[in-house]
Amino acid sequence: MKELLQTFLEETMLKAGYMVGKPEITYPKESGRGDYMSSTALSISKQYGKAPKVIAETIVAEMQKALPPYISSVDVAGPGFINFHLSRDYYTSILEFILRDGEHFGKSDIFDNKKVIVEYTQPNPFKPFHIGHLMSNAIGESIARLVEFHGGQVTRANYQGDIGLHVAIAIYGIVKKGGQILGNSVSEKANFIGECYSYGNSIYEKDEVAKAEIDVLNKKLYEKTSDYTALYDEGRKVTLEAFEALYAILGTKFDKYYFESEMATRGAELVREYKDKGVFEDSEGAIIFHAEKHNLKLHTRVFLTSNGLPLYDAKELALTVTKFTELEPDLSIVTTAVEQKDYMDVVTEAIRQMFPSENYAERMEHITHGMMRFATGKMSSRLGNVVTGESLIRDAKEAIMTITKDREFTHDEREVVAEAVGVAAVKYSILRSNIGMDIIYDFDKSISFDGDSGPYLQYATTRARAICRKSEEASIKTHLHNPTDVTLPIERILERFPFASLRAVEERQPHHIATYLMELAGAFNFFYATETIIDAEDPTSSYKIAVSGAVATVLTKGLHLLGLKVPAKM
RNA sequence: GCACCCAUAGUGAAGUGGAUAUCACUACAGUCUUCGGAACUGUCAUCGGGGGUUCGAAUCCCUCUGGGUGCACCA
Repeated sequence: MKELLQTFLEETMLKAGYMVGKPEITYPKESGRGDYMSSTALSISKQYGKAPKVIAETIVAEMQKALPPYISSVDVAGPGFINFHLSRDYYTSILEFILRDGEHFGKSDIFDNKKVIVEYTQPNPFKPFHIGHLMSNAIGESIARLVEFHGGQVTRANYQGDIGLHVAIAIYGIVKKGGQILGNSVSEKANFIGECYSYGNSIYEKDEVAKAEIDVLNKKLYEKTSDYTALYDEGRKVTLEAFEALYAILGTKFDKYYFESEMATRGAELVREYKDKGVFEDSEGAIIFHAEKHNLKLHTRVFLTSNGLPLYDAKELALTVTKFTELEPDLSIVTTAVEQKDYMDVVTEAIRQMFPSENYAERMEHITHGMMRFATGKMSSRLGNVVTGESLIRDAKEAIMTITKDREFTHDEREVVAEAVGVAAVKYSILRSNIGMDIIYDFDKSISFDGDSGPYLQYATTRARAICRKSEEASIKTHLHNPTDVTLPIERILERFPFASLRAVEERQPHHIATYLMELAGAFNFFYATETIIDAEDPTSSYKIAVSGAVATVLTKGLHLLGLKVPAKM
């Protein structure tokens, strides 16, 4: 629509004697001032030495000669804004499209079958799945879905740290606690390993002897010569299984898993190879990269330690090379917390220096997210210690179980609903704001059925769906023959979904979808409360039902893009 | 010390250089009683301070203040 108007405006302006290229067309901030607006007259007034209002009036007069059918009227307002009012038929045609082809409404082909890797979550076996991983998962999954929706071929990748100092610390902790991984279920065992990690970490920090032992163990684990290979294999398996269970609940299915243990040798080789080619240098026994030589904003980093072990940086090099040679992506997106930004920039610079002709660096994109903090200090999991990703999801689910306990569900239904709604509560809290910002997580608000929450959106969706179901029972046919203006505010919002969806994917900002859905759900709920929709006596009832159906479709689609499910009823 | 990021109602957020800064929660005042568990209306912000660019700035530039993060062998 925007393009249509833009072309129309440009052509008219040419006829009126103004040559400015593509004029600006935007949505007005507030409704009631036209459906689209252009401020082009204001921006070109200086160039032509005429008052903006005069220019705008000339353009509008030229337009009036031949208005296209989708425009009902054009006028000049304020200091020279041109406001376009779209025709009733145009909005009805949008509804028609949604009802016929809802799956495709809001799509674009900006990714045009491009291969895109989205790497996210990246938890570390032997350590708990913490809240940061939950954030990365929610954001990465949503971006993957957005890119897919806009035509990309997405590979979901997860890079898990199954080697490194944290593993040595966890194993050391397990050994000190008896050398057995205790627990009856995968989840209990994973929690036990997490506790051993914390325990090991506290020793590592204060006990010099233990620190030395752990460092030796770390080296042996890298070389696969430790005495604890069986323990390592079991611990790795258990934590990975626990992660997998969580991915299933969160609604993520990875196509590709990479492990740090696979990247260690290759990373070290790459660094040595490119040291000979002059990219890396020796320093105090370690091998380092002077990134600031190429870009003053960057800093020097160690890639290989003085005892020959590859650091995260070196492993990241191997991972990048592996991803590019294996999958040949047009774009490789990695999401991590902001803390990783500076060093990822260094790694990217190293890649640029190593492969100047392959364009790897140009195809890499690093998306960072903020931290999650809790609204009040009262937030703690049932276990009484740190809030892990798993405990947060579980607590949300239980809270929803309590809220819905008086509703008519079988126990199994309630489980399914509570899981979908609990996950939505947590994920929505993450995705509702700009991903670069820290988020303040308010547990009570996140699970609330009204307000800016996932459950609210799910609830509005099930309401809209219920309308369609009820109308079938009342045998009222859905058709678009008798439009009514009471649904116009909703239709205007529906019309903007493609815009929100495009903006979200272009900026890699799922919150544009979230904000949009809130607006749509709000307008629908208002309509729902003030109008009787299903009414055999009302000739416009069919139209209202059709609008409800379109709202249900778009809400469902939008929630899907955020990675949220809509339960059949709630 | 250097680098990067952030600052918008009581709270949490949105905002593409454009007209009267939007949404949600809370609070207070009023209206109303549902197709699915309430909804609706009103009140509450000189967009951290100061300069600048522009016809026009929450948005761009500079500066100050206040927060966050990162800077050599963790990831």
